Amino acid sequence: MPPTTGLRARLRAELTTEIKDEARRQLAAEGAPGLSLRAVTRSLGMASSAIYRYFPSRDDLLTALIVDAYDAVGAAAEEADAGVAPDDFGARWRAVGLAVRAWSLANPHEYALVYGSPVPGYRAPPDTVGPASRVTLVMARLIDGAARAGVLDDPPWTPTLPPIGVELRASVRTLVDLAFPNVSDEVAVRAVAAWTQLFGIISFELFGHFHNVIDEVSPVFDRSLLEMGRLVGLSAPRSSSGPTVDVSSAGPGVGDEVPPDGEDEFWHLV
Amino acid sequence: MPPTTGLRARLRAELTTEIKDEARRQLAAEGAPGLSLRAVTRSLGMASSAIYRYFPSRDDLLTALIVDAYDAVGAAAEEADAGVAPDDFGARWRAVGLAVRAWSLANPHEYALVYGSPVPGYRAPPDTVGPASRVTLVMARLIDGAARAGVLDDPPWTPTLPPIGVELRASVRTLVDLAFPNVSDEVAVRAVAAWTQLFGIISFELFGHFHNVIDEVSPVFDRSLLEMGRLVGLSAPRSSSGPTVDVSSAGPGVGDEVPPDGEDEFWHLV
DNA sequence: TCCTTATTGTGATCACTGCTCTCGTTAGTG
DNA sequence: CACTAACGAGAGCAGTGATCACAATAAGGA
Repeated sequence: MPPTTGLRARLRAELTTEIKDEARRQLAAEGAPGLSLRAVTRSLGMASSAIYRYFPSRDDLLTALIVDAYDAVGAAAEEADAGVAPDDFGARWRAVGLAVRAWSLANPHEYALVYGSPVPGYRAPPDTVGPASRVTLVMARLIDGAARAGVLDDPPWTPTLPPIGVELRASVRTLVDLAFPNVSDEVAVRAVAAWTQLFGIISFELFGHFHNVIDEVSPVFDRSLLEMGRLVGLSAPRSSSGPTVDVSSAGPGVGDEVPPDGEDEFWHLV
Repeated sequence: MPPTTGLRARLRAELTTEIKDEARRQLAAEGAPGLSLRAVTRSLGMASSAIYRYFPSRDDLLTALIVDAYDAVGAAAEEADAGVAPDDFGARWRAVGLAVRAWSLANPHEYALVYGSPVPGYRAPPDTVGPASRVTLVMARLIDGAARAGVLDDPPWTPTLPPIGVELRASVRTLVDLAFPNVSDEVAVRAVAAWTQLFGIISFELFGHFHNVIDEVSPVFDRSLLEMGRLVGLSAPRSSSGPTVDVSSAGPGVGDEVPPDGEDEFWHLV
């Protein structure tokens, strides 16, 4: 009995992945603007026009690479999240953040492809939104899970801020309904801030905006991850493991000078 | 004595700005990848080779546009900062943030040029670092100024976080020395977080990552501006000039030809 | 088994790009 | 006035994305 995938379909699938692999190689070497269809076909030993049998245009090839990149970073985030104790929400948040940054540093051009400037006139097909939201959903699920578990601290300093207005409530309505059913509007907007901060600092690092400002980003990233987690109400990780740890090993007493004003209160504002 | 600016130099300066203006027009219409030297010369009625008398390569023209963009957003930030009472640091922070977002929404392609994915292999000339740091310096000066004035609140929840380690202190050393002489390391790293959050949320909005997540970003942006200001110790603005930014000019940009698909966005990624 | 059909690879070709070169022309300077 | 450096124009090169007609071939129905 012949398999449902004939010989032609198998060859087509193989060549498709081969094209994508070669394209990804060129992407990593030259970046998105340097991705040339003709160079891909040249490397694969085929005619320059043959590639259009598999990808109708350059944008379609880029779309495939975008979907793969979203899937890759999403898988990295999910895997990191699954590798930590499920009830240690602070550690999960940190692990996801570190994983996203690690993937981004390892695949800078693919990161730029999905989180950098979009190609003008390029219309994202609907099949990109699924992979695109994987890493977002990981973070949202973990924050909302902490809230449902009742271990999400009340948002600090909230009483010192003006109450949330109707416009803001309307803006985050779909977000709250979709991903944050157990979370207040206040925490939801803070989650957006933490989410965008994460990618903001990664983009700045990758795109060179830290030159002459910060040389070693790892400690700063780890710390702001902690701060952002604290912002949304996540407590510090119980178990911290990772490439740039050292936060729990503050025993030597070197780094633990008293804060400038010697505050010993817990929250002196709330 | 002949004037230092002869007739030839004057014509050269005029044509240079004319080229840049036309290039900026094409940039706003088609984006950076669609910027064509030949199209620019065509619009100006000159030979295609003549433009190389003024800009040795396409990258040099882009560099000029980058410098101008940095200067424009820097000037917008400085102007907004100067338009608020100097001792109302919360209002200054908010004004600067709103101004940066307003400029970005009004000039999306120029924003993408400077804060989006950099051109691979493109090395920023040293004359870009000056304009590039204008908006950063505005924010740093205002935070440090609040600290020097003694009105910067102590960082909230600091005692609940592990103390700052030696690595983190070393990472922000140059930053603290350079821009935050009156601020603790704790606040300095929070300033970095707030800074990157600001551009992270703007990038997400402009690059389409809020689709199906947040429809009206203005209230969320304003709120997270408040949260980030609070994070670094700035108190809420005493005078708030307006609840939301004016986004009337935020639509399809300036040179808004209708895209072939009848879409309402100028670029479509995710 | 045969024959039709759809799919695939190929080379030619088009319009376009950034960029270089040469060749007259002209403004600025001694 | 003469000379040099800057300038504009045109031809040309190598490369690009994309389209086309044409030949070869696998797939599937009669």
